[in-house]
Amino acid sequence: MQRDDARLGEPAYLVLGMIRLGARSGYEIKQMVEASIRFFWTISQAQIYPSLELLKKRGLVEGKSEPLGKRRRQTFVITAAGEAALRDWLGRAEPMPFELRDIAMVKLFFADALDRNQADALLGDVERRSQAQIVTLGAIEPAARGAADHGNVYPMLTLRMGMAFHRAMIEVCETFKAEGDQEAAKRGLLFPPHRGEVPAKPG
Amino acid sequence: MQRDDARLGEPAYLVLGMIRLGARSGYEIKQMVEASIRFFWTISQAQIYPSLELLKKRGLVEGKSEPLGKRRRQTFVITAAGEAALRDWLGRAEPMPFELRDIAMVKLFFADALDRNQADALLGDVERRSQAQIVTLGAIEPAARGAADHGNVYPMLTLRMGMAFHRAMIEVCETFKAEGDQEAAKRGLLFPPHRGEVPAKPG
DNA sequence: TTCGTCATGTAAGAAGTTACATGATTTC
DNA sequence: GAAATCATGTAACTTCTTACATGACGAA
Repeated sequence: MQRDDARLGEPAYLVLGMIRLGARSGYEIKQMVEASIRFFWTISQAQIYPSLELLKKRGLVEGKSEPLGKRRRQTFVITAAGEAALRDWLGRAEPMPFELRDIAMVKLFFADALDRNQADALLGDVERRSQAQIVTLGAIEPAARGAADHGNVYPMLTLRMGMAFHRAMIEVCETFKAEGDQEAAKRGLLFPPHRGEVPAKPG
Repeated sequence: MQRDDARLGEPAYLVLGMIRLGARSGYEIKQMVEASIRFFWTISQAQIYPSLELLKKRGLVEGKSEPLGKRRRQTFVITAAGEAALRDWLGRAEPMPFELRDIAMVKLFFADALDRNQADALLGDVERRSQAQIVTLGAIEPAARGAADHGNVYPMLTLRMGMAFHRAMIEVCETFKAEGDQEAAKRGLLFPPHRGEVPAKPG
């Protein structure tokens, strides 16, 4: 008997999970990922369609042709076996190493090579980026709330995590800037090197 | 004249930055990455050695053979051109999209597919993982402090960011658990489903 | 009629990891 | 004398992205 149950990869589970949450076509899956978990994981079209084929072959989803007009479309629903496979994956005790991949943090790490102004600018970029992310995440909150009303409360949790940790990053940026100004003041520069709107308020 | 200055990739800049911070051999670079920025970026040996060759060819680092006993070793120092190239990269206005890649968050996102106990366990895993990361990061704090004493204060900043956002994640986990218990209580379960040490304290 | 969106698919290439290969030195 | 660490290098593989190709539909 040929073993056809070599472990699925992460993209396939992501696709499976999205179908469970109601995404029907490959196109909808992509959209749903962009509107939700994109913050923690991405997937490209070139991964989605082969994943769907694989899931169908394994009987974890059922697909049927459901064109809109003459526009071809294949829609999918999760099967009982699919639900089981998803639960198995979710419950599997496997290492989940936390690994971020953020080039901005790498640049910040090396920022001592820059002069004061450029380093400040970089820090500002990072801070604004987090502010922008919070706005983006705020925009998807209604969708998460909607999911919660239908019994899926965990999307709301991951959304909050995203927001919380950008808030945390902003706070660290602010603290760091304030400390820098203090240092400068201590070194005898009564007015810290010009940086936009930060006045030298007395303690 | 042949253009040999096609943009360097991120691994090469990472290597360059680490040499600037005092890493001498390929081996030391790997170690230094693991002991510092690993939290935000990783690099494998198979990337380091070719990067070093490239940097040498471009005149951004200088290498010389400096064996320890009979154990061969090549040590590197950054050149003026290397410093300039690093600063150019750091200061370059280029998009730095924030993209995390954390399978644990994906699992949590889909956790509504699990039963209560399993979902709780997953949430617990995520929380403990962050606690462990904080410990790991705490261990590298002395090194960051040392770097700060030598005029490199930004490693300390990125370290703090790592800690801050794991603290934020832990907080969100705790809040979510507390809310879950409240919900359960509201639904008439005076004692929330058994979860270790969480007593049903009156408000 | 042109642009944006819905919809699917793949080929080529870039990027990254794992595993192996080699060999010296230090520590237990 | 075995195991861990120092040190360098690469081949094979996996994974992922980018870019292209195709075509229908709706709105401006």
